[in-house]
Amino acid sequence: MAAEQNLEEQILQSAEKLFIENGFAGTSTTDIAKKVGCNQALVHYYFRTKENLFLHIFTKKLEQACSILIEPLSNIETDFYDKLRYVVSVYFDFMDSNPGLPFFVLNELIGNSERLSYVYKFFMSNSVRANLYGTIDSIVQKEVAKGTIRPITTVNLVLNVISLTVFNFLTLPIYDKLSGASEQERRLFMAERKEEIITLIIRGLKK
Amino acid sequence: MAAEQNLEEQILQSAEKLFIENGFAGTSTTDIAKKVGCNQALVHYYFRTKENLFLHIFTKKLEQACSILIEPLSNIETDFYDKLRYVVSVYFDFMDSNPGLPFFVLNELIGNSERLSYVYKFFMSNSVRANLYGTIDSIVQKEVAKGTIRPITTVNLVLNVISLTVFNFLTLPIYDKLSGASEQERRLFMAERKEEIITLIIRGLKK
DNA sequence: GTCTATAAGGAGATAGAC
DNA sequence: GTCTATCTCCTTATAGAC
Repeated sequence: MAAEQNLEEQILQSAEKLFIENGFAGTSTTDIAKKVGCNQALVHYYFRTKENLFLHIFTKKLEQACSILIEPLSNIETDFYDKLRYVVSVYFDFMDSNPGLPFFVLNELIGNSERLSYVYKFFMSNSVRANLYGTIDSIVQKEVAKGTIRPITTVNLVLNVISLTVFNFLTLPIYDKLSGASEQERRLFMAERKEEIITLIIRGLKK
Repeated sequence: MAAEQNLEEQILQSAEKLFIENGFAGTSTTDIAKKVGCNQALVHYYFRTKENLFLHIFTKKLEQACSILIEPLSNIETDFYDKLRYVVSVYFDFMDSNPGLPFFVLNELIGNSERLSYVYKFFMSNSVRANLYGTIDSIVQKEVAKGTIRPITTVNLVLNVISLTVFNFLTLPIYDKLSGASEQERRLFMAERKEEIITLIIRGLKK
């Protein structure tokens, strides 16, 4: 970390950590200033309002997440089960390196309809993202038609994948506190979960 | 609803709704008083602190949830797949009638280690609850030994069930806002999810 | 750009009149 | 038991000196 660094950038970095850890409501501009080592007025000098600062970070995180989640959907020509295995693996690994992110996003969406419609607009503002469901749907239903997988609605398949992967990371802080597992035990546990989830999803599709 | 009612009881009822809807941090004692129709000092008169009031309600909800979730585990003598189908169905229906409860509990546990250890102690204070995992484990592993289901750790099976059922209700507010579905469409959607989840779990166990 | 000081409002909790 | 008034603390945001 450079000793001398753009203060605006330092504020963004500290705020990002605190928002993800404690949420919007649980983070004060004073907390952010303290973490940076400056005074609270400076946070407002650079971003005027706490909401502005938050949306800056929130949007950046949404963009990062979307691009990583959309990328593995290409390579359409590979075997469907291989592709599925790969996609779930990438999603799992992404959350593994950003464990606080799923809860952060979910928490800011639930019970805040303005933020929810902000995310909806964000999603629809880009054609790749806006067509995402259609893309997945055509891939899945082609396989159903070919008979490679059992008849299933795309909504159900997508929700199965999201539920099984995301839920692990939503509850990871609970696992950490209650299990008392070491770093290595935890890695083993997560690897085991990942394999089990992939197994379950594939077993749920085979005819 | 009786016109004249114990004020303490009214405070409990109003606080319960607000806490489940907006969380601990998102609910002020002034909000509670306003909903009851009394002044804010009375909330503190009956429960002294907001934390006291919250724990009162939180514990009651935990007890309700536990008894409902433990009950269907008896009737050990029925076929395992029938039993599993029944258990998942009961869990799903319970959350369907208490849709805000899963997020409420999760939200208060994440990033609040005091509350997490409170729940842990609560869980361990009752022998049925404390032995719950052992009970499930012996049922599951007996079936594995008999060969009725494929080899699977009990942890994985339990987490699969919880992930698939709970996640639906965590994200239900998002579904409601974004889908614009009618009451009836929503009921249909949830019924479809329930069937799919049961199908997936059973497919994931058959040899 | 960076600081101190402060305004304006909301929170939880309590004192004391009735 | 119920009320009003108030204390203390913390929040976001801004004004104004340097």
